[in-house]
Amino acid sequence: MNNQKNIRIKDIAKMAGVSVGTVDRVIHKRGKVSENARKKVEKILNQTSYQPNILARTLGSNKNLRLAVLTPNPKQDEYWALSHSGVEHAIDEWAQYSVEIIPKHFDLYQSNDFSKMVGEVIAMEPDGLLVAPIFYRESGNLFQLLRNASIPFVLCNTNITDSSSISFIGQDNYQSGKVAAELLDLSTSGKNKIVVVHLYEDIENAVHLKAKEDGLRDYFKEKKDNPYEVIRFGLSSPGGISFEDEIDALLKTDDIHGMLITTSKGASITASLLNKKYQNNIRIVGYDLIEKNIECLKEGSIDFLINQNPNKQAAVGISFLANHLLFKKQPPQEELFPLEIITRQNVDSYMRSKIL
Amino acid sequence: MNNQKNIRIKDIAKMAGVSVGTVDRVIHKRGKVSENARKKVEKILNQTSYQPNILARTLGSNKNLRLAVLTPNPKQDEYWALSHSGVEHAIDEWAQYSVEIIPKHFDLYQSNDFSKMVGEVIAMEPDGLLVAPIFYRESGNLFQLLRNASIPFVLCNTNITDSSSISFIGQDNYQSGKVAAELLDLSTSGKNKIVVVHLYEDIENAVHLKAKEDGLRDYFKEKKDNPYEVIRFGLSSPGGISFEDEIDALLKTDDIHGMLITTSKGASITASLLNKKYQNNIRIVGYDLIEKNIECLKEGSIDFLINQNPNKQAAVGISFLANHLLFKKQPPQEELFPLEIITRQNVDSYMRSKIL
DNA sequence: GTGAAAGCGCTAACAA
DNA sequence: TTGTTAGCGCTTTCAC
Repeated sequence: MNNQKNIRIKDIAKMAGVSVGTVDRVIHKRGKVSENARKKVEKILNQTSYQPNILARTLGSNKNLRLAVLTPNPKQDEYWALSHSGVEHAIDEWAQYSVEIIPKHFDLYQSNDFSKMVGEVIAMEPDGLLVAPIFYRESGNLFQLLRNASIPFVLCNTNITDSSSISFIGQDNYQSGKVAAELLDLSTSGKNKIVVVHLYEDIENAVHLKAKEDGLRDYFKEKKDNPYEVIRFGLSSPGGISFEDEIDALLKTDDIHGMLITTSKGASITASLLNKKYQNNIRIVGYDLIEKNIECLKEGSIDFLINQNPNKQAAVGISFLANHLLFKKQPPQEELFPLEIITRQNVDSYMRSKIL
Repeated sequence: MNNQKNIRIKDIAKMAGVSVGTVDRVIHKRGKVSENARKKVEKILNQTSYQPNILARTLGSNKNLRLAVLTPNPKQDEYWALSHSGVEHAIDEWAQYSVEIIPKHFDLYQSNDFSKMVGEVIAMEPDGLLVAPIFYRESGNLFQLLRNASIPFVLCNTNITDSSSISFIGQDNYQSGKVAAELLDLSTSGKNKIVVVHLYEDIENAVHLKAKEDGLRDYFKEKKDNPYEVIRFGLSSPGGISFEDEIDALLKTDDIHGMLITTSKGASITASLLNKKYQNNIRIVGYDLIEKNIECLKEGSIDFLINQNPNKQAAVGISFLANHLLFKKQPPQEELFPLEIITRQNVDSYMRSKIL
C-alpha cells in the first residue's frame, strides 16, 4: 500500500490563509464569503487541481437518498419483470452508499392507475425518480409536479422531450427497425417480402412501434427496392383468433420471406402459429430476451431477437440519478443503448453474463 | 432527504455488551477475541443483518490501492489500444476511491519484453494486477512470483487455468466460432463453402484462434452438413504477398460463400483484397471494432463483426480487483462476455454508447 | 464573514 | 483479550 497523499481541504485552507469553513463555502458557493477570501481560495484551487474526496463528502454530509422508481407492474409483463430485476440489482448495489430505492408499480393497461401512483410517488417526497412514462398524457402532469417539487427525474423506455428530465435512457427504435430489416435482408437472400406485425398494441398510440416500422421501411427504400407489405394488428383483441385468420389469409395469397414483430410478446405467438400450420421457412425478428422468445429462438422458430435490455436500462437510470445527487455528476442528456442482436448461438452468452 | 439510520458498529457493540474494537475484530477475524465475546457478537450480527458502511470503511482505513495493468503495447495494435482506453476509463472512475492504476506495456511480439515487464511489475509491489497473459510459457513465471508475493491478480483476454488467478475475463472463443458459423449459414442461404483464415498469427501457438475454428467446424458438423474448407495463414509473413496469391488460387478453383477471419487485423485486409479483385459476394465475419473493420463494415465489404469488447474487459477486470481489495467482494471465477454481433446497421449504436 | 469544533461510521494503534 | 481514542476528509452547526 502506498500512502501518496492527496491535497485536502485543510491543505488548501492553510495555503490560502483561511479556514476550512471558508474553503468549503467557496467550493460549494454557499454562505457568505468576502470577495477577498474568495479570490485567495480560488487562486489556490486552480493552482493545485484539488479533487475532493467523495467518500468523505458523502460520509460527512450524512444524508440518505431515497429514490423512487415508477414502472409498469412486473407481474403483468415479462418485459417489465426484466426491468424490475434491474431495479433489484441496483437496490443491492446502492445500499452501501445508503441510498434507498423504492419501486412503485402501476397497471400496464390503466392510465388512471398510473395517475394514482404518481400521487403516491409525489407524496413520499423522494430525492429523485426514475420513470417509464408510457402514458403520454398522464405523464405531463407528473412532470409538472416533479418540477414544482424540484425533484430531478430520469426517463427510461419511452422518451418524452421537453419533460425537463435530466436524462433519457432507451434505444433508438427507428434504427432498431433498420437493424431488423438488415437481418431479414441478409437472411432471405434478397427476397424481401416482409411483414410487420404490431401484435396487440394500439399502434396509433404507440409511437415507438411505429418508429421501428419506419426504420424497416426506410431501409428498403434506401435500397431502391421496396417489395414488402405491412399488416397491423394493433386493434385486435388478445385472443389470437382474428390474428390467426389474418395470418392464414395472408400466407395463402402471398409468398412471405420475413417478419418483424415489434412487441416483445408478439414474436413467440406468431412463431408458434407459423410453426404449427406451415413449414415455417419465414425468418422472424422479434424483441427482447423474454422466456418464450428464448425458447422459440432455441428451437429455431425465431431467428433473431433485438435486445432492448430493460434491466440495464433501469440499473443505469438509477445510477444516473444517484451519481447526480450524491456526486453531482451530470448524466448525458440521452443514453441510447447498443442494438444487441441475439441469435441461437449467442443467446446463452447473454443470459450467462453477470455484468449488467 | 430521509434520515433512516442504519445499524452501526457502535450499535451492535452496545447490544452485544462489548466494545467497537471487539466487534471490529470479529467482523474481520483479526486480533484475539474470546470465544464468549465472539459468540455474543455473532449472534447480534445475525439478528440485525448488519451492513458495514463502505464509505466509512475505506475512509477510515485510509489506504491507497495501487493496481498494475500489464498488457501489450497499445501503439502496436488497435485491439490493445481499445483495451487501453478501457484502462483509462477505469483510472478516472477509481480515482475517487483513491486507487491508483499503473499501466505497463510490453512488446506484443517479444516474449522477452514481457518477461522484462514482469520484473518491473513485481518490483513496484502493487496491491493487485490485471494481466493479459498472451505468452503462455513466460506467464507461468509471473504467476509464481505473484503467488509468492501473495498479490491477487485477474486474467483477461487469454485464460490460463491453474494460474490461481482470482478471475478470468474474456470471451468463449469456441462459441464465438459457432456464432460466426451461424451468421454465415443464415446469410449464405444454405450454401456453406466456408473458409477460415488465421491471418498473420502462428496458429500452432494461438489456442484462442483454434477454438474459434473448432466452433465453426462443430456448428456445421452438428448440422450434418459439412461442406466447408479451411486454409491457414498462420505462418505467412506480414507482407500480404503470399496471402494474396493463396487467395487467388483458392477462388479460382472454388466457389466460396463465406469467410471467417479470426484475427482482428485480418478481416479488413482480406476484405479489401476481395473487394479489389472480385465482385465480392462472399460473406465475411471478422472480429472487433477496430477502425478499419468499421470502415469495411460500413462500405459493405465486411458483413459481421464479433465484438470482443477489449475495453470493457479491462474496465471490468480492474473493477473486480478493486472490489476484491477494497470491499472484499469475491469476483466470479470466470466472466465470459456476451458474443456481440455487429452489423452495418447497429455499429453506430455501439460506438455511440457511453456506458461501458 | 469567519473560524473552531463536533460529527459521519469505520479502522488501527495503544493502553490496560 | 479487551476498551478507548485518535484519526480519515468533509460537512455543518455555532459562536464570535
